[in-house]
Amino acid sequence: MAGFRLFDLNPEQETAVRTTEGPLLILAGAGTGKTRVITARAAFLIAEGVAPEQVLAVTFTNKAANEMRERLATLIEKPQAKKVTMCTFHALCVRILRQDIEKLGYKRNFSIYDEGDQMGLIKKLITRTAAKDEKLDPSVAKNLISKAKNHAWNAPPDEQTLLGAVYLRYQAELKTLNAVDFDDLLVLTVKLLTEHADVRERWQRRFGYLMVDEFQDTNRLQLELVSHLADARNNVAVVGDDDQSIYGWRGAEVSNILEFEAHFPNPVVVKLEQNYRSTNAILNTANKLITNNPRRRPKQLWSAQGDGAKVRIVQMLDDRQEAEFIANEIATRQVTEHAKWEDFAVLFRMNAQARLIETNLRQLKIPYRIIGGKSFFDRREVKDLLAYASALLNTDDDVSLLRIINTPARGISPATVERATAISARKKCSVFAALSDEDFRSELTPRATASIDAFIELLDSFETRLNTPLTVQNGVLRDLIAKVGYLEDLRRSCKTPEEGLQREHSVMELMKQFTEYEGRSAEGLRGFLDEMMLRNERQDDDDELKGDGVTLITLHAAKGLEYPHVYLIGVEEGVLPHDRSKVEGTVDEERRLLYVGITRAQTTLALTWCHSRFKYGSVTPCTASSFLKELPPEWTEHRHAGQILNAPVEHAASGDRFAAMKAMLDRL
DNA sequence: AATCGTCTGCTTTTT
DNA sequence: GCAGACGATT
Repeated sequence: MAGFRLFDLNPEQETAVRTTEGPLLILAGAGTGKTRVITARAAFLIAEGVAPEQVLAVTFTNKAANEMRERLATLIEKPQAKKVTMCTFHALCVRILRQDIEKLGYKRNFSIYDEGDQMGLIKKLITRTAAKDEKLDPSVAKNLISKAKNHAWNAPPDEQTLLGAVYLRYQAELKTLNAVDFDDLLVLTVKLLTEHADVRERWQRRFGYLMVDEFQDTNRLQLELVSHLADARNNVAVVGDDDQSIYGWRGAEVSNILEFEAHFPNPVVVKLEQNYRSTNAILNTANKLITNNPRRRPKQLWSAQGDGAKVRIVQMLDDRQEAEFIANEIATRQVTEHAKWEDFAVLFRMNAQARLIETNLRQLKIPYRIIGGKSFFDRREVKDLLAYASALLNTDDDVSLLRIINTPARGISPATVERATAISARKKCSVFAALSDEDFRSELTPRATASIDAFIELLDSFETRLNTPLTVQNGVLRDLIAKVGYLEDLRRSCKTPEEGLQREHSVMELMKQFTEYEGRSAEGLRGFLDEMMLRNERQDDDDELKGDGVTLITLHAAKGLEYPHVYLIGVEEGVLPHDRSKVEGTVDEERRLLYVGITRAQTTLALTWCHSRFKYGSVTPCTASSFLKELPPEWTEHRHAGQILNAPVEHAASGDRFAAMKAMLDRL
């Protein structure tokens, strides 16, 4: 094992790292150093003589993949680390499909549709298919289509129903658009590997050692994909925690991890239970809660860091008091405990709960940042530019074409567009091809014809430039933006100058990222677009909002993160567990959600609940969450917010209050 | 083509 | 209570 030491690993972690052959299940509880184990294991494999190209680590998010890559680079030499594949499931699928998708009847320049594109297409199909009196919610249709794909339901639903018809047409339409949605990336890759032994064997040879992160979140297709890739040597190591499975509603199958032995016989099973994050008061609270879940692999987190303070369960009059209490306390503790703002996090079940907290923090001039909300890639201007790129690279991509055909306005009216799509449907050609069609053009006014010609000319010229070898492609995109006057149009369409600046900034940001991309890759606009389409991540990593502040975050988004001081709010029946979980039979998953929330805390934790809450525009009475009864009395303490807010002034406390008040005044 | 008004319906959101 | 969607109106 030359050149590599098993730095500071505990015995279980070391076993996980040293077990290199055959199936391996690493049950990694919250805060037990799972990323460290994965990266150390990759490093160990390479130190043992495995070629770095042979190692594949699959994650769910780009963030996780990047983090691992960076960590690995600190363990082994950079050129070696670079050869290891660390990517998301979806990115891996794109790589596989870009090579061999032709075997499935798609073209290699296929476009990737995100949820917005998908919705647009489904809406179009519904209006095209529905009779006058029929109605179908597009998001219902979208969810069903996704579910069907993930369950590999080959038999389509009743074709007679509108839903069935839309379902069938959707798939056919995507294929003629030469496009795939996120689900297709997995479906088609699995199909390719199933039906084409040569391709399968090639990828099996390529990756001799597989690792899968967050295995509790894999769905059926992802499991199938892993099985296919692992088939030959079965060197598959998965890391996960069934207790943190909170994405069942998105198709994740906890059974993948619960029944791992059925999928990969005779694995070595390693349990990581030593937690490096929290106090034992916090861990024992979490441990006790989760034992109420019936289907799980028993685990007991423990820490060498001592008991710590008891977990506080604080009851409030209402959500107003809850927000006030939290803002006040954070302001005080920042001073008295010499804490930084970013040491505090407020966790909640629903985004709507953030609003009141936000207001109260703002009143006290406490800096904060909200994680979640709208994605960078959901912004209109970003979508527009990516649609331009996609339309240039894949002329069959009608969805992107239609998005930009009159953006900025260039005299192509909805009526004209409607005619073009009708022609394309009748002649079974792309909308772009329809634009040059004689039958179509004969229906137009001279004016409209001129606009159409200018548009065709525009796309043709830029397409030619893109296909010219050795061009700097981001220059092409830049010229395109200038040529169509995109920025001017963007500014004009904004209500406020602020908004205009914000949107312009997004465009600049996108271009900046493209420039960076061209610096590190030779894949050009195609590669850049792929990467962009597979990055739905929130904008918290761009430089502007990086700074400090109290974090406001949903329980889902908080998974994997940690904070010294956590406030988990709205622990009420109906909120957590959410009302809907009862009818859906997913209360266990809600319990895991609370478990995830509790285990985010490093040193202190407060759970709060209100006797009444403003909900959907009216005050509704609330009761404490039934989960609170499941917590261990010896590690928790119950309080009323009123007691704490109006606590009798003690000497120390009054000093604290005074200091906090002064600090606040200083911020003003 | 754009803007205004009213209706609805409402968790969570890795790609 | 509020956002987002859709339809009517200028």
